Amino acid sequence: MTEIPDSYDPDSAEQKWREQWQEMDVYSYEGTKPDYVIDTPPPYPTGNLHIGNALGWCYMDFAARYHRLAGDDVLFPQGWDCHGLPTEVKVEENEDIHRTDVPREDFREMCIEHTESQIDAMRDTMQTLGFSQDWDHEFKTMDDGYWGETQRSFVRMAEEGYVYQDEHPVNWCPRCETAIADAEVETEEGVEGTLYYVTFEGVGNDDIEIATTRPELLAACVSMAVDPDDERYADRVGDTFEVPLFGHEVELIADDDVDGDFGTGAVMICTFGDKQDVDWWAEYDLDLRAVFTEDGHLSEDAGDYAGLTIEDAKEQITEDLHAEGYLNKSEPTTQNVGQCWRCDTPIEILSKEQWFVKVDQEEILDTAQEVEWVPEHMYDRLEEWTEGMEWDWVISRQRVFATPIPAWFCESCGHTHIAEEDDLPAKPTEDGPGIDCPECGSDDWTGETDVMDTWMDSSITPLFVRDWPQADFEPTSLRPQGHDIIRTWAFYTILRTAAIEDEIPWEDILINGMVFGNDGNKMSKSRGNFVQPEEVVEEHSADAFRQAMALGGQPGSDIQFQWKEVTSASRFQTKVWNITRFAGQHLEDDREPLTDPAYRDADRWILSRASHVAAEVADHMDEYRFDAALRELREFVWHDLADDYLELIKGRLYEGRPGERDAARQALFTALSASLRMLSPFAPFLTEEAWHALPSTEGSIHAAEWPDLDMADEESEAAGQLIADTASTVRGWKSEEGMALNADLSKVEVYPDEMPDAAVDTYDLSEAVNAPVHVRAGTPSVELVPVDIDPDHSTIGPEFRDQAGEVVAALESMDPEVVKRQQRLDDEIEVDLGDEEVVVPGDAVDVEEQHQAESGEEVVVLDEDFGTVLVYP
RNA sequence: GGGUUCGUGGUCUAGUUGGUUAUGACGCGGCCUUUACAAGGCCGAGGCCGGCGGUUCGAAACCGCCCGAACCCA
Repeated sequence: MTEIPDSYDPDSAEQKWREQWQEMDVYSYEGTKPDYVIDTPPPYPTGNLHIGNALGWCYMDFAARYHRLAGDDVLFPQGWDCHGLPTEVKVEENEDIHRTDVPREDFREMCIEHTESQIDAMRDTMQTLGFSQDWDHEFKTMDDGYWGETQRSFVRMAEEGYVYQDEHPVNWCPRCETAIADAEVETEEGVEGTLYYVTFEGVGNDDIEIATTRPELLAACVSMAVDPDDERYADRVGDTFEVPLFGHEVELIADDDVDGDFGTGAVMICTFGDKQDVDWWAEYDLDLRAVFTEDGHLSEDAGDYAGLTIEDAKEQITEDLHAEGYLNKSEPTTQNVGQCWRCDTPIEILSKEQWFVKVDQEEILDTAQEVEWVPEHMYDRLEEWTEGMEWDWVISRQRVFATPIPAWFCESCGHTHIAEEDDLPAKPTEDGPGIDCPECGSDDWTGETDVMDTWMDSSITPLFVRDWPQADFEPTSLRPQGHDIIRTWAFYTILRTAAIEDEIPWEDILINGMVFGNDGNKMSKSRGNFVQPEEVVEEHSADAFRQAMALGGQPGSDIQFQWKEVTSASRFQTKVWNITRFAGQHLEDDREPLTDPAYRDADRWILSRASHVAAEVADHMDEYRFDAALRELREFVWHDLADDYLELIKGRLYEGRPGERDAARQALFTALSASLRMLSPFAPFLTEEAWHALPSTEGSIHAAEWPDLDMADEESEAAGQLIADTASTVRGWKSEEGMALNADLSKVEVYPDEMPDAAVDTYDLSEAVNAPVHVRAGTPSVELVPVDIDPDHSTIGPEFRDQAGEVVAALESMDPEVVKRQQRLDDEIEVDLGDEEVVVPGDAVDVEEQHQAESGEEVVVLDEDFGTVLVYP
């Protein structure tokens, strides 16, 4: 007998195991080549692991722990995507400096220091929640060892022609003063603006009126356009006009993309107002008039307006247009504006010398199709985004805290030199390339000051965790990812792995949904529906939080955080603990497994059920259906194991002969031990504590194996199910009658609808219901009165096809007594359909009968799904 | 405007290829201290499965339209 504490205290247990797991190496992968590798997405170190992150990490942890149990050598690393603009901004704020106030290296150091503290906070939360990363394989993209590999990937892609440098219009954030990629531009809808109607004077012909929301771009106007089918302008195409205030001349062109319903039907083309302008500019080989500077002012090319901010220029130019008589009218309008996703500043399109990565749509989609998307439809999002890509990926950024682009420019001949792989990691702003210019022999180099987009770092994680390039690349097993970043993270990672290794990055990509507050809205502090994972742990436990995440919905769908799920999980934990405590009272510390236990039907039943459950739960886990897996486990543990099985074997455990008692003990141990192991991915703390409390277990449950039960046995399971159902029926009846559950009864008779093939063993059942139990074939010897007819649609449907409805209706209108008699005597029923008679097989109809006690012995008749139970009080 | 997903008791959720009485949880009402467990057990009420139409002998499921919600994109 083993003493196990009365109650489970999650606070102390979780604290204890958190510490001990750090000492043990159950989560570290030691082999030469792992079987199951998670390409953990490195989060941006915001300092706060919120509940939405936690959902994704729960999924990873379920998968990691399951695969360890299943015998895989699992690599579950944790990385941090450190570089980026928000950190620079934060450090500038904290230190009250501008990044140019201090040397580049010093500023970088400040960023690193800030990032480290942010990481510490998030790592703490991860450990609080019991995530089983292998911390020996932690990586930070700001470490030389990492960003050196980012540079290597850059160098290789440059060699393959994927990376190139060119002048091309790019999205530009005037506040951050850097280029940004399409994915970093967010469209703000319904922004209020003004539509101005402006006259352009004709050069040697009539004037024309255009409509624009951006008069500040007049200086950049290089052409005008109308719809070729627009009759108003049919004979004007090719005419020349003078740009108001600025005086340069532009020509009117015709293009299908002009919306004739907008404004006057005529628009100006500027370099650049939007992407449409870029298209026209390229298509018609127009001039380039760049009037915006990198910091959002007007340039020298804007004449008198040079130096004004974009906003001031708009105001000034409008005023002047009005004063000069060019402005005819203005009206309010709403428009969609592209904004920087980090600072919401409206983006501009500037033509700049930048570094690009070629977007090969076909290659990306071919690769993406080879990845298993869970759920499948998430692939569509990637496809839609990829097919809509218009520009190559601009990867250069004019910032500091990021991976340097390893390139130098020769001051004497202009040659660009990209670093050799052997020279990485390279800091071109500090060191030279170590060679003379291969073109002109000069050693007068200028290092590239541009750095790389952070996605360049985070899109090589599958390569990095696979020890590329030392090891030949093999796809990782799993990438978990939120559906909001498919177009960025998933997209870039697929692009890069395809480009560098011509491979898929991962075999499976599991997309997790968003977590909403319990009012169904996005979590936000202002709505008051915001929940921090730590709060849940404090209130209940990490295990309960994890279960709530698993049960919130099937992976892929958005889930609502529900406190009630956490409550329900806590109750389940209490139940598991109590079962363990009960088992501890009956299991010897030094119990030896029996070689040939004298199992009874109840034992064979629970073992057979456990075998089925282990197989089904494994299937669910393989398919990432964590909700279904945990649901099935709870059902089994709570109802089969606790409610039914434990009750059935109490007789043997307390008063049985040693052989029978020991068989029950063995089956109990087997079923409980299997249950704990299967639950351990979801509730690692509770199951570890219970595992250690349970006699004859060794080591950590997380180093144990998935149950290998080969005890499925349909016959015994049917017999056992009958026993369990009967016990449950009698228990329910006693409760309803207000009787003590251990009250003695004179006799119980069971008449199953389907008699099990094997003889039913009633020993345990008798003990459980406190009465002799007889299982009998046939129908009870109490008076039965047919009262209703219930045709079986699944038999009648296929047999009578389009007549089925008629047959069912006729059957239901028949006298139940007549039907019953025919069924009993002939095993078939003649049904009169009015114009013809058909014969229905006897088993296609259930005649519902009510039991009416005969005079004499008092009997209670309980009708159940599985048969009829007669209770003689 | 385009794409994707989703509408199931008061709330959240399951429902694999169509087939008897639609799953579970939370909440609600009632009863019960029993040799693991009152943080428990047992019982009960509560659903025209968003609406309409179609396919079918039979639809929560399949098809069409409509209404509503969410996300992504333009």
